[in-house]
Amino acid sequence: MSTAKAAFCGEQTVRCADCELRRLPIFTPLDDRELQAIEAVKREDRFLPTGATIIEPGATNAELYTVYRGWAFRYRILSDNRRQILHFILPGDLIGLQSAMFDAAQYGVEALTDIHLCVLPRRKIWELFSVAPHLAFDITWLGSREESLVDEGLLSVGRRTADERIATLLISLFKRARALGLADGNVVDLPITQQHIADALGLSLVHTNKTLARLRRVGMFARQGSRFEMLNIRALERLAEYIDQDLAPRPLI
Amino acid sequence: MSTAKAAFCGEQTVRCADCELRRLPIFTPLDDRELQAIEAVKREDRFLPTGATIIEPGATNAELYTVYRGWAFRYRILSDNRRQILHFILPGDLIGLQSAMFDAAQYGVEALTDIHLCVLPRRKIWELFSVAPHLAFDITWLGSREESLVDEGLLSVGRRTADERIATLLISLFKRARALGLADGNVVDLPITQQHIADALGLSLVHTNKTLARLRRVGMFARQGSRFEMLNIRALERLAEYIDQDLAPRPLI
DNA sequence: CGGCGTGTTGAGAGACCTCAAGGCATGTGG
DNA sequence: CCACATGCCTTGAGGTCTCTCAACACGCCG
Repeated sequence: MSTAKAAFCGEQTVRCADCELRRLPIFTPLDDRELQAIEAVKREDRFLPTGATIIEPGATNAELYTVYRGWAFRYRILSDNRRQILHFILPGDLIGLQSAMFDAAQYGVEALTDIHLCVLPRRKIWELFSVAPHLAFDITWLGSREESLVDEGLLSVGRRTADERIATLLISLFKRARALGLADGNVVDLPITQQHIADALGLSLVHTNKTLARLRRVGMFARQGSRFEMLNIRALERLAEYIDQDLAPRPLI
Repeated sequence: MSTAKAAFCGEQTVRCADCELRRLPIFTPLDDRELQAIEAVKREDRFLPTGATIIEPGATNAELYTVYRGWAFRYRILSDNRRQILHFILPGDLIGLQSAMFDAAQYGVEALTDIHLCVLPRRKIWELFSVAPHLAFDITWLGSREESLVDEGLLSVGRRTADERIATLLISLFKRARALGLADGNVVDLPITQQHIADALGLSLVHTNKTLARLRRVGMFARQGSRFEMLNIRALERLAEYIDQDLAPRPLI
């Protein structure tokens, strides 16, 4: 697992204080004491290639990670390989909070791109709670935000039409990426296939394809490979009943 | 709101140390110091009648609650009243963690029965994190467990057939209730209508009714009003690919 | 070159939905 | 005590959204 990831972004370890993410306005600033507390807990970095398994379903000793760079997704599967993507994971997001709390992970996490993770060793989480309550609060906050993403997904899959689901997902990913400085105007690189979209929205691959084609024909967006250009954000937001909540500043552990 | 709830279970305030829930084996015991920490934060009790709004969608100052007695559910709605139930809430569950973390609640919570809540005032949550890290950890744990319930719901709605969804929901509610001592052998009282089941599973009322009828005819379960008797738990578990996770001991705040 | 992953499109099938009507129990007011 | 309204459950009929099966195009890569 450490052989295939050779030339990936230099694999440079970054000190928390120098973390580029922290400069983004969506992240709330930490004071020096808090930064020290994090650095004391988080020493190791981990680099994984596209498609790598970050958390294996059923894993019993997964660590807690913060994504420094790259995309991933969390999912559950049934025995006959039906797969449901629970949410997509972007830089600044936590990975593995549930599995850090429980004995075994009920889910899996897989990298969508080459990915750079910061590791918070499982056994140090409790230490963090007792020594740095502010950070503990932030972890809880991030857990709640993740649940909110899953809530939104459940609302989509349970009660929205295929068009509305697609619109909701595109808008949500676009705005999350843009807030991280990953968008260029109305253009984002979404490193996902139609199969991922289908698995996230509870649709079949074929129907996802046809729905995407229809929305594209109507001028909602354009696409070349993984490059998505949002052409009619208003219309997408209306379809999705989108509520801006991803813009709220949030903690970064 | 305090007039209609007259003769409801005497409305006796209970001290945490005397809490009946704590005697159940599924809850991890707390030591005296932790009990004191909770009692210091949680003084108020609240009693609400069936159908009451516990958290209004969009509410900005909701408190954090622990359910002492009664059932509820958490949901999201779209502007045209399509409603998705996110999960059901039983005694020992937390209500309002997300809305305690964020400015506004993205969801609503409604009582399914007369309900007895223990209130953790919103403004004391931070105090709890700084003074009682063990309890802070437990809150995070409970948040993760709630997310796990939503995950399971999303998997159901996204990837399971109607029969499998019904089986999953019935098994899950039955086992959760039984672990709380709310079942009598294979019989539980589920205070929900078919509309609730439909809204939780992303199905229409009519199709929910027909699917329930089919499973009943096949001998999976029997029903009289809200009284459900599980007749073939094995078959239900097989349909649901049920994994026992609700039996793990958990904290009670 | 052939294999593979991804995207596209057509045709037919089926799961699920909407509309509609009626039954049964409970509660309320005359 | 009856009339009536209300909430929940049930069933039938027909429509449609979404699925499965199938085939093909395209680029990439060994």
